[in-house]
Amino acid sequence: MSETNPATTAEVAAPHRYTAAMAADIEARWQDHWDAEGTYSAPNPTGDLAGDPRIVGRPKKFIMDMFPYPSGAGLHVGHPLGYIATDVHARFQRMNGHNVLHTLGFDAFGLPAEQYAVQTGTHPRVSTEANIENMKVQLRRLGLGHDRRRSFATIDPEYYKWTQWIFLQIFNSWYDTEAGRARPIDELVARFASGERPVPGHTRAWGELTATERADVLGGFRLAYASDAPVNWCPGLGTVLANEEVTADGRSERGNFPVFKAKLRQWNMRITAYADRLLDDLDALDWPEAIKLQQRNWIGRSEGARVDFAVGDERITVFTTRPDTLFGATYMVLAPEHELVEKITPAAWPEGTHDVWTGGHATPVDAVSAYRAQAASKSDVERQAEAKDKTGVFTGAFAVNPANGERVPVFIADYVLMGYGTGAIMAVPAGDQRDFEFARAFELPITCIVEPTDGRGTDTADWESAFASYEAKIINSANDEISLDGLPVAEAKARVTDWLTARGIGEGTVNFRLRDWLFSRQRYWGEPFPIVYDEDGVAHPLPESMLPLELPEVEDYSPRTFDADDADTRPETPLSRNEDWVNVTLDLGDGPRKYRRETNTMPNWAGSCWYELRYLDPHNDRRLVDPEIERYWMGPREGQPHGGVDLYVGGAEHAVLHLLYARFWSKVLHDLGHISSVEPFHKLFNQGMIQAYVYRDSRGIAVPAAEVEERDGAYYHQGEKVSRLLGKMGKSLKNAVTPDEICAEYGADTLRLYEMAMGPLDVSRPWDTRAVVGQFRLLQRLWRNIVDEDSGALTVVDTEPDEATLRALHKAIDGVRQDLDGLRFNTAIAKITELNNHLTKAGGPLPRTVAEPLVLLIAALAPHIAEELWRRLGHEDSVVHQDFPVADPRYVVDESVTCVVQIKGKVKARLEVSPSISDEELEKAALSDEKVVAALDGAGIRKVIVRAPKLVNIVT
RNA sequence: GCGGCGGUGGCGCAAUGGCGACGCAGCAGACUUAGGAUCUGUGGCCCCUGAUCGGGCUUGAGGGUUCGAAUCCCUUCCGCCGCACCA
Repeated sequence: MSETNPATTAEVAAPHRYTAAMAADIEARWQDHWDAEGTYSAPNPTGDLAGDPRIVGRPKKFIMDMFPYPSGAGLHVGHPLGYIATDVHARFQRMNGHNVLHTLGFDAFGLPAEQYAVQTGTHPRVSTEANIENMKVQLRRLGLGHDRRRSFATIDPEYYKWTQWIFLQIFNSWYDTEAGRARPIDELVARFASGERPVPGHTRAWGELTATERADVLGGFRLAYASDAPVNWCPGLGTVLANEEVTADGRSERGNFPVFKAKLRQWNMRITAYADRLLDDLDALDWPEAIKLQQRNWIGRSEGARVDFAVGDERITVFTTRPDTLFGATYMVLAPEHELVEKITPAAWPEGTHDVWTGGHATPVDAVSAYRAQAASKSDVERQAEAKDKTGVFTGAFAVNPANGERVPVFIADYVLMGYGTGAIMAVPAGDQRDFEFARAFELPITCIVEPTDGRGTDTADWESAFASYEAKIINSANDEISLDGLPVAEAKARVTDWLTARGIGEGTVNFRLRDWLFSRQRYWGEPFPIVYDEDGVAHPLPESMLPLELPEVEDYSPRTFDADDADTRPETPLSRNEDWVNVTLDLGDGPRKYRRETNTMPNWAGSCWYELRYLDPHNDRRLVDPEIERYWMGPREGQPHGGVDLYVGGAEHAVLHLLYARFWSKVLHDLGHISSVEPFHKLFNQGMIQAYVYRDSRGIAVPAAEVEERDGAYYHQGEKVSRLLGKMGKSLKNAVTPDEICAEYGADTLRLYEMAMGPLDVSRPWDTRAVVGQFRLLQRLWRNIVDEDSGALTVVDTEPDEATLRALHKAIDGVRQDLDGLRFNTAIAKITELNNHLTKAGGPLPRTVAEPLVLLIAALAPHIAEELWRRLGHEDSVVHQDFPVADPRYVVDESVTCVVQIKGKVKARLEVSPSISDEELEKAALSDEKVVAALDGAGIRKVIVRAPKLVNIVT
């Protein structure tokens, strides 16, 4: 693999052949030239990057990749797939008269960098910056046309100054549900102060509240707020995590450690305020349906009703999507952590309490605390694993079903989750499978309130499962005021909701699965919060003048991790070890006072939530981004009502993390008037993965893929037979192929072509190093069609091309243009190959009027060789800014078309005919063709179908 | 379990109702001291033939619509990706 391929080394016989050595020379030369000339600089309408009036008046395209995380392992050939694709598309758009913004930064805060630093004993800043430098070298070798002036890393203080600034904007705002948008918190304070709006939770006026009380009230409104709600605590990582970072089976997405629920004071972002808008605005986005669907599922909007059940003097509010089944609610369930549990649990079991309800405990208090303790010690993994067996315990309390006045027992059970709805349900065992299972386990009554349509009877004693149907009719559901009997589900829902509303014991409501975003982490390597606490514990934002709040240089930056299974542990923030940094005296406008700094750091998503905006105006130290610049590149316009990046390419794994968070921040910044765009990314495209074969020996251990030999369809490593499976590419599987080695063997242009030719961009496919040579041959033939391999002289001539060549050329232009526009790079390359093969076969020197458009056709895909040939063809200007060729429609349609003559659908003959031939003429020509006559052999013709000019089908 | 996407030569794939694109591998030849370079040709399977010519079958499987289906419809199998005690 690493041996030099003689195919690509210089040949004595042809000193000017396109070889790896020549490619390396050409590529290095033009990369230097582009950097020196600023070829890929995209001018802004104003500011320090303004300039080049030739370009600035053009329509714009903002074409972006999901920026990379600079890992220590470096790149393998899978990483740059998306970067090459956006680069080709960006170059194509540039050749179509657009001012194209295309650059790449680095997402460099976060766990892996920290872990790498701990392992290697280097400071994360040192190792991360070294990794970035290494990655920059690897990427530059690929000839990506990035505007380097706009690149940055999220760890640069000049960048995270603005990440912190945005945090403060979010902290200092609240969501005005009437206006449906965020507003500065000062406006809310003014309303409280004037009495226009009552202060929730207090009877005293705003002016009479203490600073702590005011802070608590405002904390209930701020879009960034600290709260004590249960969070996902991951002892194995030593940090808390967002819901989005916990897998379905209750483990950390990174590291795969168990996650426990723990009550900890943590920072949150009130993303739930935006649930509706995050859902609705998806419609106008040009995103893959699969990703939209995932976001919709994650937001999880469901319509239903809230219903109050009385329990003594208390009220339990439940959320249900099936208020129509209210009459069938025969018991209730609270989540174990529900705050009403203590209040309603009596001292003793009611008379005649069923043994299975008590869990064998002497009192309800014992039973409840035992069950709660057991639930808390269980990780979500265990809870999931035991999902089939319904567990729970009776609280000893009864509620009243408001529909039929019946006393129904109240249970706690872990199949009801505190984090969804109100953390309490009315249980309708006849209509819900979970409730049915619980009812059977605890011998609870099951009242049939929906008429079964599947043949079963209405006696639920015979049932083996719940009957959950939206098609059936309601029965057994009437009281003195209302009857749902005979109604279909939808109507019954509406009627019962009206009744509940009129009685003041419920209302129609919309519930979301989405929960607020847990925003603090117990790590060193992240943005510090620009927050300090006074001696009363009240949080104060730092003024903008104190930003950036830089990470302190510390000796010990390692996270405090714990036994992964120990739920009783609690996190410790690395920054808290640094007393000098934590305890400060600051003047926040009321004289110098003592404060303690917040010691949590932001999650690694923070930096990627808004980076597209900073590309626009990367050096602005007075504003996040200049409004005029933002409007030019990102503003709403025809077909893009919410504005946003024109094309955003990246992996599908960010469907609900980065993409949801970034949308949220974008909307807040828009609401507060900082940006004109409402959505960050108008068009999203998910590239597939480059897979690689993994070879394992008999013990299942991966062996180096490069050392495996194939014999008769089997695979061998050092004589031992090994198995082959398709998997990911990576160091641990010993199958990584680096772009560096492919560049060394063939050059960057070949690598770019191969990655684009492998298949459609959105499909995953296996890497095959052997096949790369095919694209190298294309470039060799292209080169040979224009340059003499022996003398190095240009071979193009000034004669006119023949008709067939003109048609081949213009058909290719037409097809390649459409394919590059539609991101179908694989078929674009096939069409260029086809044209080049035609020219090779035709032989003879190439007319200049063919050679030049040929070079322009491939310029976006293989920019170095195109730039070199363009220069050799005598042009001083870079090929980068040439116009993409336009097909002449006269030559796109063939002068003669091959018409297929079928007999009973089988092709029997081909005729060369004019594209404008009439049906009659074509039929006559077909029927008189000698092959057709022979094939018919006198058989009677029943019918002739003519589709001029392409087809005649004769039915006998 | 629910939802989404997809099955085409040895391999990656092209073709959205009408000719199996393009590339790799393979085979044959040319140039060569040599070939893993380069160039030319070939290009799935079966039948017929001494060889041509010719004929038939092929897009996971089965059925349907149509003059004609990889493409549209129904049934079914397999693979990948989401979601999953969400009330």
